[in-house]
Amino acid sequence: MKNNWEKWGNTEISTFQQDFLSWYFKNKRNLPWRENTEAYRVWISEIMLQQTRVETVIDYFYRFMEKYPNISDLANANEEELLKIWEGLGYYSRARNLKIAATQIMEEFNGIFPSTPHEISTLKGIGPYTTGAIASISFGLPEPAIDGNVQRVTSRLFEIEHDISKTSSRKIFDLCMRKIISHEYAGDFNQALMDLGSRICTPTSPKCEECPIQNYCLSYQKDTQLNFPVKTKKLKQKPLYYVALAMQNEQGEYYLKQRKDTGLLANMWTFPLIEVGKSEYNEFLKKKREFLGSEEFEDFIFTKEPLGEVTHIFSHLKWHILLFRGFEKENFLLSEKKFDEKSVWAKEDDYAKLVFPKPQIKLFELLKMENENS
DNA sequence: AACTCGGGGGT
DNA sequence: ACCCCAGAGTT
Repeated sequence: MKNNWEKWGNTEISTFQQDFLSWYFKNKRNLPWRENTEAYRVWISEIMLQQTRVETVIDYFYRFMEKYPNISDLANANEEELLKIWEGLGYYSRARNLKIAATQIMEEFNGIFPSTPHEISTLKGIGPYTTGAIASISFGLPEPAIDGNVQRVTSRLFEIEHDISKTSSRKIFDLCMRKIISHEYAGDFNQALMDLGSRICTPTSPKCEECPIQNYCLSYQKDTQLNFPVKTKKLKQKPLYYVALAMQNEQGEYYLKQRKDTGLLANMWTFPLIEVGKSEYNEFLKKKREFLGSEEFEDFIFTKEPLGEVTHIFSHLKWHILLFRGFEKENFLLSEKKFDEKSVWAKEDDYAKLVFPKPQIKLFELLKMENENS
């Protein structure tokens, strides 16, 4: 993949920074945590802003600063009172980590907020993003602060095709940012990116006609804004839970059923699959509940505990299958009985004539392993 | 790398 | 009614 930012020379970087920063200084929002750049205030605001919108944070920030004006007050905070202040913001571990980190600062840094990226990042609850934000805004260091906004803005600016949902792409954005960030106004530069990302370079309908850096933006030139950032559709597969029955007759044949002729895995053959609820499934899995058999196959006795578990991912589904083995209760030639036209007793020689989907193959393998172990 | 944590806004 | 997050810790 091509790295378009590497094509920028010093003059280009310089004019870009000028255009961008002058836009920011002219248009930046008056936010309570921007009154000064004291690390304590920047820290609290950045933690509050994680996964939370500016408008929501403002009131919380005022209340927090009133109750805990400095690091020492926070370190000595009563946890219940702290959580009360945080109430409604969500992600409550953020609040607990704030108190822990404040204690860290009191004990390990003599109550002075540490000023190097490495030291900052040792504080509980402060990850790469927040480290960069504090280092640049409070201490003027040219450190990137890469969040979803920055990834969106820079991926459009340079048509960066790296998948932002992959952890490994982070270093690409880090390199890019280190190249273009202003060393003189690092904190303002990072905040300019945040403002741009939230007010202009928005996810679904960016306001490119108002954008101060449209002249530099490859996506604007090529009208590819909505192709960026590249993100693998983490379409969540809906989980489905099944019990599979491996029923064997006197001849050693297994009972197989053919799926209906439409839909998923049409006409393919599997063990009988009984859909169960998630909680029921987990009870079987953790052996907190014994399997008591199946109404449809009441002439069989099943193992009370599963032989094992098989999972299979489709584009939109994830199957969880627990396999139980079944034997005939009485030898009265049930094996001759055909339950319906879409079922069959089959031995390995017959398998060649039947089409099995992948989950069924996995079930056969599980069964085979079990046979070898006993 | 996947999962969890919580609430709000956008569509 | 979903979808998408101004992330970080845990496993």
